[in-house]
Amino acid sequence: MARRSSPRVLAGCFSCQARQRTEWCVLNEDDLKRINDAKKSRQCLPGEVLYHQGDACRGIVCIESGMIGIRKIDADGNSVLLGLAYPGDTLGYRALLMAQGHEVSAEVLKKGSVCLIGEGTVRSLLDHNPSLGHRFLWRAVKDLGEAENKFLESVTLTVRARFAHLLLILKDRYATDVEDGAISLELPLSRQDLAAMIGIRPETMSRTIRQFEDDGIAHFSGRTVHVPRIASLLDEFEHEDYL
Amino acid sequence: MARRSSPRVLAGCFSCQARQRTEWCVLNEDDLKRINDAKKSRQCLPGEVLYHQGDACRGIVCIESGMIGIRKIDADGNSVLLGLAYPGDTLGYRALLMAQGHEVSAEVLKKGSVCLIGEGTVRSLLDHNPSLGHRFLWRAVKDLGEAENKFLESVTLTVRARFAHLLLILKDRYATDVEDGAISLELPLSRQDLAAMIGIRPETMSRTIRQFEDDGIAHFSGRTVHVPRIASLLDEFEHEDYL
DNA sequence: CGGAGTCTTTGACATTAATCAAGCGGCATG
DNA sequence: CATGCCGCTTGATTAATGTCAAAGACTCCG
Repeated sequence: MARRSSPRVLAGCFSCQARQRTEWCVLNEDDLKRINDAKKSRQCLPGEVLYHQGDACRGIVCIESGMIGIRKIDADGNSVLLGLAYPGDTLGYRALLMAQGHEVSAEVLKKGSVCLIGEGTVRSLLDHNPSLGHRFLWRAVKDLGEAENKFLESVTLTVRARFAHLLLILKDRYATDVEDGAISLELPLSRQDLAAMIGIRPETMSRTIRQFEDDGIAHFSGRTVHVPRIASLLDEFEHEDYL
Repeated sequence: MARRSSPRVLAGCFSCQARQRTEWCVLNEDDLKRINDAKKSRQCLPGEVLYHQGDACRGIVCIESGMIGIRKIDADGNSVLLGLAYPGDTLGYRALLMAQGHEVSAEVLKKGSVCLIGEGTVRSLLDHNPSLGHRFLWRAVKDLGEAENKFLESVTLTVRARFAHLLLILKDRYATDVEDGAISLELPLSRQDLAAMIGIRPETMSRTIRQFEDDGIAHFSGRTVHVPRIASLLDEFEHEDYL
């Protein structure tokens, strides 16, 4: 794609804004060049699937911009959104390390661009670059903690509490307007996807939103949410019931 | 502890049966000696807690023999058993890597002995021994996959199906008598702990066991379980409902 | 052997969330 | 403009699981 004619200096990875936040920030210039030469960048649109659960792993994916949803589907077709991935996140490293097929699907939720880096390149970088391995280890350990928390919550908390927690998490990234104890959120997700994130049915999501409206905890208008008192979300999340 | 008077050859880690299955199997003789010198071995009895959720991490734990339960408790006191750990497993590496307190507790379920290895020793080994890091990375990735599966199951499957799956998993380790399609299991867990493993209440566990009895799927007598047809467990697990 | 304490079972009941079914509204397409 | 699809909401109903309470069984210990 006629990249050479680009007026930018040092194309690709060298100028990638997202790289600072990736596992790749530990690479030296030589290694960075190797990745830059090996990577294939491309645009992706909402709905597109980067890889399906069960696919063989042919490399990893770096998100340069946009948003990706990590989805897992069981034998009966039930699907949950395990997480969201943002610029700087690296996907598919698990399948690569385990040398087996992907256990999850990666689906584009917001248009952007991603880079594909082939299996061989990653493996060889990992082999002679211990600190890269450490970064991935750190990342895996963090993801593991979050996954265990989700399991714990799913079996102990009510839907209300889980939804309140989800909003609190999304707040950190999507709060548009913060003042005093009130916030506004511009959610990047449909109701269906919100439901899939806490493992409930769309109908139940709809009713829970209604409850929050009725109780004055939050006001929903399309994908915009206004929360007059953040503390009320915390109450729902923590004080499941206070004796 | 008068170790020098022991008649055994090359004490400790060198002769540890469990080591072959641990992350430490990649160590060379020098590094092994470092661990061996630094470690502290000790006996532990059921009920004892090796570390509590929230404790600072002072090192990692290697299981030489016995069985350890990994437990997580939320603010309301609900507790789930996230997993079981066996000889050869290394615990606490997550808190060490994240440089933060333990997110789970480790509780002795069957008497045995464990070795404690101080934080500094582990860190220094990790720093100059890339393949050790790779082993831990591999391990974290495997645990992550299992944790995500548990979340998915907890929100999509019924208690019956989850319990059937649990029995299928325990089978691999505790099947005592296998013939044709029938098995006997000698479970290492109380009903309470079985319940905690799939995130349900003891009462529900009791009722589910009763259902399995009534349906002829399994017969329970104390901690012994007899399953006349393994296939029936698979049916419960997979064909939640077949249209 | 007795007794305390814990684990387990059972029953009655309350509550939660899934299911089934219908209707509404937007949005893209012919 | 009409049509149809898809996502969202709502209601009625059902099924699953938690809660509370009580009684039985087992174990450990004096």
